[in-house]
Amino acid sequence: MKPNPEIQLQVRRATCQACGMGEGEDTRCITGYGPSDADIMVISKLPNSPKYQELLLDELERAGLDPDRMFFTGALKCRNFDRSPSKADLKTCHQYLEKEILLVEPKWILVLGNEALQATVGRSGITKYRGQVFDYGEVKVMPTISPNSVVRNPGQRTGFTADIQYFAAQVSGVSVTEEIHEHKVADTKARLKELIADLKRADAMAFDVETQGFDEFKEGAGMVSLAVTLMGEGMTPHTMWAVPLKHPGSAWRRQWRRVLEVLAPHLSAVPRRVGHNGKFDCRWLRHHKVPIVETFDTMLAAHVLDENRAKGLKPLARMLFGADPWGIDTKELDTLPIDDVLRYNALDTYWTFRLYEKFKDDFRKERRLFRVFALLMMPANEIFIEAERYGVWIDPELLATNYEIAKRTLEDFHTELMQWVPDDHPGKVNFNASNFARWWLFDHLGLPVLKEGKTGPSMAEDVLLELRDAHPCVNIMLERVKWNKYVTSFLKPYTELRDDRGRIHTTFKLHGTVTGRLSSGKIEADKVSGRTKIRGVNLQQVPRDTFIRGLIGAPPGWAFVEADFSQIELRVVAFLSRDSTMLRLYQTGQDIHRATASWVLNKPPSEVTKDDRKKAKAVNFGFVYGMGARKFVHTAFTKYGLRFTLQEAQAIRRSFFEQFAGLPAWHARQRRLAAEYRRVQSPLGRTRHLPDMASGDEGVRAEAERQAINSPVQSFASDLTLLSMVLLDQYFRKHDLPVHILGTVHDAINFEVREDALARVLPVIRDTMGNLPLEKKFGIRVDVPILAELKVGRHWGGAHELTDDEIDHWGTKKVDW
DNA sequence: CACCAGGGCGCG
DNA sequence: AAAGCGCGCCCTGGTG
Repeated sequence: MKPNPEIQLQVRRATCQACGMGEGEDTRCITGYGPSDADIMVISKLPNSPKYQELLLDELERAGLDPDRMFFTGALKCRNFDRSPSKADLKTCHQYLEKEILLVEPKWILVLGNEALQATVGRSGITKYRGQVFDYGEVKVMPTISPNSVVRNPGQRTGFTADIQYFAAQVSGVSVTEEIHEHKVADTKARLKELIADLKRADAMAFDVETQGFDEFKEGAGMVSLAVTLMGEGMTPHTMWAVPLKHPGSAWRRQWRRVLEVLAPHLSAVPRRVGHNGKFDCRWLRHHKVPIVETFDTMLAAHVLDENRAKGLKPLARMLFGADPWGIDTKELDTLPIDDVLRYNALDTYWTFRLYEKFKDDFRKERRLFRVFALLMMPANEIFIEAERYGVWIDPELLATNYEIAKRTLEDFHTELMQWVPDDHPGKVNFNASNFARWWLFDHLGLPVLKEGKTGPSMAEDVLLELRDAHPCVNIMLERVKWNKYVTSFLKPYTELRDDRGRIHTTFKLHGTVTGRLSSGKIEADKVSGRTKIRGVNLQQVPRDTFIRGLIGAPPGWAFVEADFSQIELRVVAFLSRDSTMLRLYQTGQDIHRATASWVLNKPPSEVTKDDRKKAKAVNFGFVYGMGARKFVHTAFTKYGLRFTLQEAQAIRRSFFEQFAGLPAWHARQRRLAAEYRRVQSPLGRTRHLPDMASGDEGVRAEAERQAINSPVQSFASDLTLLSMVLLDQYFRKHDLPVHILGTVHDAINFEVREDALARVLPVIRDTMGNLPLEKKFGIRVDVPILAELKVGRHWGGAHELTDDEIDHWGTKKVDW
C-alpha cells in the first residue's frame, strides 16, 4: 500500500526526529493511504502490517463498507518494533495525524485500539469507550479494539465484528438492531394486576432493579424502579414490564414498599429467574423483603464461557447482538424523567433475557462448563448474597486499641526519622515512595541505588533489606511501611466501614479471575455512573499478624471456624502430573513441604521445624510453577533471609526435578497443549485461553507457558473449595443449623458457628471437605487424598488448630480455644 | 478535580 | 538470556 502522494507531500517530514522512533528513510514518518476525499478514516496505532490489515479489510467488507473508499493511517508514523511507544511519543506524533485529518476531512473516523484512541481523542480506556460514537469537532469518531488483539485472541472476534457492523450501520444511517417493542408500565392497580397475571403465566423472567446508590444499607436508600422481561406459553415473546418505585415521578413513590410486598411472592414464583450480576439486585430486593433467588446469572455464564471477555451487560449485548447503546448518562436517577428510567430499566432486562437464551444454547455444546456453572457457581452466588449481607464481626475494643497503638507507633517512627532530615529539605516531608523520600535516602543520605524502576530508584522491601546496615533509618523505614499499611489498608477502613452491628462487609466476585478463583474487594460497581464505590473491604488479604487478623472474629455466643485444605495445590499437582513420588507421598499420608525441607536443608524429616517447612513451601510452589534459579536466590533471601549462591540454587532446582521426576514431563505436556490449542483446561472443564502462545516474543510466550502450567491447578483447587462450600451450605440449611458462611480465601472457608452447634458442625465440615463427591458430580476420580484442617477461636487470628479427637469429641473434653 | 500508570505490598 | 501463578488496595506523580 503506497502512501497517498498528495497527503504525503503536505504532511510528511522525512527528517523528523521528534521522538526518535524512526530509524531510517523507509520507516520514518509514513503517512496514510487511500483517497484524499475519503469519507471514512481508519486510525490504528501503527501503519498496518499485512496480517492485521487483512483481517480488518475482511471485517469492513463483511459490514458492507468499501475499503477502497477509505483512508487508512497510523497514530504513530514511525515503525520501530524494538521500541514500544510512550504516551509522550504519541503526543509528539499527534501533529502529523492532525494534519492528515484536516486534509482528508473525513465524516467518520474508526479508531482501532487504545493507543490510537489516546492519540486521536486523548482518552484512554478502550474497553470502556469501544462501540460508542463521539463527536470530535465536525467528525464522528467510533473506537473499537485493535485487530491485532483479535489476531492474538480469536475470542475477541465476535465483539470486533459487532463493533464494525455497528459502525457501518451508523455510517449508512441504518440501525442494525431490531425494533424492541414497548414495555408496559405498572403504575396503576389495574396494571399491577395485569403484571401479576403475566408473572403467573411466565416460566422465565429476567429481572433488574434501579437503586439509589450502591449500598443497600445506606440510610434512606431505596429502589427507584423494578423491571422484568417475561416469557411463557401464550405470551407475547419478551413481554417487558417496568414498575416505578421510589422515584419522585413515580405513582408509587409513597407506597413503593407496599408494591414490592404485593409483587414479592409472584416474582419468586416464576420458575426461572435470570439476572445480570443479579447478586446485586438480590441483595437489594432481600433488604426490602423480597426473598428472590436467582437461577441463572448471565454475567457468570459469560465469564465461565469465556474468561477473557468483557462481562458488562452493555458490551455483551453490543458484541453478541449489535445492540444500540441504551445507557443513561447521569449518576442521579432521581433527577431523570421517570419514563426514561423505566425504559432503561426495561431494556436492561430485555438484553439480559436475550443473553440468557444465547448462553443456555452455548451451554448445550459445553456440558462440562454448564455443570461448573449450575453445580458450583450459581449455588455459590446464592451463598455470597447472604455472606455479603451478613458481613464479619470485628472486635470493637480491640480494634480501637490497636488502631491507637498503630497510629502512635507511626508518629514515633516519624519523629525518629525526622532527626535525619535537614531543615532545608526540598518539597514536603513524605516518607512514602515519593520524590521527597527518594531525595532524602539516595541524594541526601547517599544510600546506593540498588534497583531502578521506571519512575526512579526503588524503595521496595528487598532493596531496603540490603541497605539495612548502611544507615539506622533503614530499619525504621522498613517497619514504617508495614505499620502504615496496617493503618491505611486495614485499621482505618475497618473502623470507618463497620455497620451498626459492628460488622464489615465485602463483595465477592465469582467472575473476578481468569482461573475461576474468587476475588474479593471493597468495590461495588455503580452501573449507572460506571464508577466504583466503597462498600466494604477485601477479606482475602487480611494480614496474618494477630494484630490485624485477631480483630476479626465471632460475636459473643458464636465461634469463628476456619477450615482450610491441606496443601491443596500441591495435591492437585500430584493428581495432574501423575508424578510417582508426589503421589506416593500423599497416598501414604506424608507432607511434601516437610519432605522438601528435609532434603534441601539436609536433615531428617523429624528435625524439620515449622519455619523450615515454610521455606520449603516457597521452594515447592516456585519450582512447580516454573521459577528459575535466579529468582529463587532472590525470594529465598527476601522472604526467608536465606543466602544461596546461584550455583547452589541451580543445584537445588536440579535436584528438585530429580526428586519429582514426573514434573518436567507434565510441564512439557502443558506447553504442548497450550501451543497446539492456545488454551488449557482444568479437570472440571474450566478453560484458560492463552492467545499469547502465538506471540513472536519468546518472553511473552514463556509467560503463557507458565500460565498453562499453573491455571488448571489453581482452577481445580479453587473449585474444590467452591464445591465444599456449596455442599456444606446445603447441609446446614437442610438441618437448620446455626452456621453462617462468611466467605472463602481461595483454599479456606470461614464460618461463624453458634457455640452450642460446634459439636455437630465441626465433624461435618471436616468430613465434607475430606470426601468430596467428585466422581458422582463431575465424573472424575481423584486418587490423591484431599483433607481439611480446622481451627476454632473467638477470633480468626490465633485460632486453635483442632485434632481429630477434639473434633469428634467436642464438648466432652476441655479444649482451650 | 478526575483519571491513569507505576510502585509497593497484603493474601492464597 | 531469563522468566513462579492468581488477585485488590493505597499512594504518588503526571496529565488534561
